[in-house]
This record gives sequence, structure tokens and C-alpha cells, in this order.
Amino acid sequence: MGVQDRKKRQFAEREALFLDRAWAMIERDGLLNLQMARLAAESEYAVGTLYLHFSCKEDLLVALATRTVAQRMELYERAALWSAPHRHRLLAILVAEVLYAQSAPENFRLVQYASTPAVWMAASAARREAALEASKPLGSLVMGVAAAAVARGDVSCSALQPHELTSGLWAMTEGMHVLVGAAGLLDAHSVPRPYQLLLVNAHALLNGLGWQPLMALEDAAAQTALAERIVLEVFPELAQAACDAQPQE
Amino acid sequence: MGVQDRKKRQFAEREALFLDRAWAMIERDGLLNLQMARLAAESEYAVGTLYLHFSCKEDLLVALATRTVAQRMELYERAALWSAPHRHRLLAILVAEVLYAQSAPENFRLVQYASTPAVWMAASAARREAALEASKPLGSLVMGVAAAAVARGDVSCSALQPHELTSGLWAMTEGMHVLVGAAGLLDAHSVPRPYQLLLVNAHALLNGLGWQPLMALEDAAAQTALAERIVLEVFPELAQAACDAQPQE
DNA sequence: AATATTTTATGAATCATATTCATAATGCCC
DNA sequence: GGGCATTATGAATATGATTCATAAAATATT
Repeated sequence: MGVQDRKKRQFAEREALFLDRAWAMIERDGLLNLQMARLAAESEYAVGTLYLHFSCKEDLLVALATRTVAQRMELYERAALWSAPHRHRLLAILVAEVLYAQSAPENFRLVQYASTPAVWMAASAARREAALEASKPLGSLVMGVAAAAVARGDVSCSALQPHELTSGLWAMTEGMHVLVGAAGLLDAHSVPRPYQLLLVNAHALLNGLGWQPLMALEDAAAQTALAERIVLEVFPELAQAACDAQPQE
Repeated sequence: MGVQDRKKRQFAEREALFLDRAWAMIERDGLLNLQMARLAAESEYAVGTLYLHFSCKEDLLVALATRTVAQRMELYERAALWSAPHRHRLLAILVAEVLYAQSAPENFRLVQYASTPAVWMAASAARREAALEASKPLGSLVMGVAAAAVARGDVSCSALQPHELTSGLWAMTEGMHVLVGAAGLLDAHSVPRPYQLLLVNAHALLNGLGWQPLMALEDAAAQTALAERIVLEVFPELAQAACDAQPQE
């Protein structure tokens, strides 16, 4: 039925419009100042129409967070397909994540806020389901890299499953985002340049898993060089963001 | 001036009362259902009085989160002073954290929610300062263990500072809490028993740092045995919580 | 001890926003 | 082109945080 198709498409378009505007407003006024009524007005629709799309404000926030994950996928895919040792591809994914976090901090705050139980559980079940679905490709990508590495014999600790090999890295990255997000926390503990620390520790973890090629942990220069190489070769368009975010102290 | 002292003390007592009641209400009704007016009523004070203590609701939540950190310190101290290799002491701190997260999940959700930028930044600067201050003893404890380990020659990678040696572990733990907190996320990625994974990956990380005594990553039995030994020797009173939370699959 | 002054406590009123739902408008089909 | 189903509207409602003029209590002054 063509009519139904068109209606569905138009509905989806309007939803995208709402999300676009919401995102613009968040960038302009901050996450906390997003107002449903104002969003409706700026989108030139009635409040009730907005609520035809989102069961509540939290539902909208989760939808917004979901979309940014999808947007980042392109970066991750490039990293996973990079022709380099699988260990380096995994690091490239990590670098992509960090570059993104630095270039779009408000966006990252949103994702963090959305995965807070308070927000997450307030969203509709369908919306949560969609968010989980959107996160799966990244999971598959990472697992795929791990599985390929094991198959090639890159990982000496082959008793571990792909998910066991990658979940630590995932948690570590996620955790560093949290620590960075809590303003002042790292300073209070005299922890400088958090994302550089993340890199060292990621290398330590991968070394610990016996993942070739090993990286000398004392060799900070080599680590930086690898990170820079990843930026230049895989994410040349983000090089500027990387420079802005990590000024020479 | 004795009068001022007494007033200060009584003010602090009332604040503690508010926090006690707030906590009881959160445990009973959930984090989302905490209402300032109801809290005032249940504390038998006027709403305005409550606001003499807390600049806003977020301020109260951060205060509450701060208090639970202080409560946990006793566990961490026991772990740090345990007479065992320094690596095992660090793991004991990690185990304490996990036991606590499992035995008081609502409490943990609170801490996570409070460190969300949205909540954190809404709290008063003084309250944030106090929260950071309260987290320092844990930091010192962990750094102290790391420094002692390096001094004893337990860590082959001695070029790294104590904070470099521990921040990865910290981030990994924090991150795993986040992943556990996002209901359904780990299931969606087929990641079972997250805290056991945290343990394996913590071992991998410490191995990677060359931290003696190394743990064989394939030897799941040895890892479990060590974890159980920690619970029995260091946190016997929490053994029950540990059993409840990790049922044999 | 009475009175003035300062400090602290109160809770009804205010304000800010999210959410609903009776009504209106629109679009589809015969 | 009229009847029916679907969709959109936004004023009204609901919720709950926060304020602030006023009262009460505590302290200082005479």
C-alpha cells in the first residue's frame, strides 16, 4: 500500500527533523536547557505532535544518543578495515572514540546521560531496544577484529573468547569517559592527560593478553607516534580536532 | 565560642538526618521518586529548612553520593592493609568495589547518576569540592599500594608513575559499572557475568604492567579461587552478598 | 527582666516544565 | 463532495522544585 509507505516515510522525516532541532538546541543551550515546548515551537509543530513521536523527554534523549552512535559507525568501520595488524585496528577504534569525544564533547555528555539508569529506564522499551540494536554493529566490528586476530595467531592467550578479549578495553574506555566527564575529579587526583593514560593502559592490557605486536610501555614516544599515525592514515579529516584537544603542555 | 560550635554541630546533625531519610526513601521508592517536599515532611521539617542545607535537589544527591564513598572507605582500607602481595591488595580493593556494587545496587546507581555531568554541574561548587575531597583518601590508598609495589620491585614496568599504573584499573572498574547499569546492554552484546570479566581483564592489565605475581589468564579456576580467598579473608561479612550475586549459572 | 536585634525556620505561593486530551483539521475512499 | 478514519493541535492540567514574606526563636542590649 503506497499511501501507508509515504505516511511512514513522512513520519520518519518529521522525527528526524525533531532530532536535528533538538540537537541544535542542545549544542546552543546545553543539555539541561532542552525544553519540549520550545523544541516543538522551533520545529514548527505543536507540542502534542512531538509527543506522537516520543513518549517522554527521556525517550527523545535516548533516540538522540542512538543516532550519534550510528553516525560514529562510519569512523569505526574505517578503523576496522584499515590494513594494519589487528591490534592496531582495535587501537584505531579506540582513537576514533577519543577523537570523537574530544571534538564533540556535548554529544558525548548526552550519550553518557542517556545511559544513566535514571534516563535509560524512563525511555520507552522500544526506544531502548532500538538503542541496543544500534550499538550491535560496533560490537560485531570489535569482536570481528578480535576473532580474526585470534585466528591469525596474534593473541597468545587464545583460551579467551573474543568478548573476553575486548570487554576490558571497552570498559576502560567507557570508564575514562566517565572520569573525564566528572569535572575536577581527575585534577583532584592529579591525573593529567587522561586519554593519553588510556592509551598506555590499553597497551598494557593488550600486552597482558599477549596480543602481537607488543608495545614497550616505557616508550611513550612510540605510543604517541602510533596514535599520530592512526590519525593521519585513518582519520585525516579529524587531525585538526586532535591537535586542538591535545596541546603541547 | 561554644554557642557557635553547638549551632554548627546541630546543623550538621540535621543535615545527616536529611541524608538518612533521603537514603531510606530512595531505597524504598527508587532514585527517581525522591521528592523534596516529601523528604522535608518525612524529616519533620519545612521545605525551606531543607533548602537551607542543599542549594537544589542535585546538590542533595551529590551530598548523598559523597557520603557513601566515605562509608566504603573502611572496606578499602582493610583491603590496602591486608598482608598479601601488593597486587593482591589492589585486587582486594577491586573486589570490595564489586561486592559493594552488588550488595547495594541502588546506592551505586546513585553514585553514577551523581557523577553525570548534568547532575554534577547542577550541584553547588562547595558540594562538588567536598565530593572530590572525599574521594581523595581512596586515591591515596591506591597510589600508596602502587608506590609500595614499585619500591619493592614487584612491577617490572617501573618507568610508569603510580597514577599511570592505577588509572587504567580505575577506569576499567568505573566503566564496567556503567555497562552493568545500562540494562540490557551487555546482554545485547552477549556479555555474561560482567564482574568476572572485569577480574580477568584486571589480571591481564596487571600482567601487562609486569606486576608480580603474574596470573595465568587461562586459569579461570585460579582467578576464582583468589577472588574467593579475598572475600573470605578480607571481607568475611560480605561473603553472603557475594554468593547471592554470583549464582552458579 | 524587658526590649531590641539578629538569626533561623516556616510553608503557602510561585514558577518552570513536562504531559495530556478534548477538539479541530486533514486526508482518504466510495 | 460527503462521510469516516486518522492525525495534529495547544490550552489546560499536573507535577514537583524552589522562593521569600512572615513568624518564631535565639541572642544581645538596656
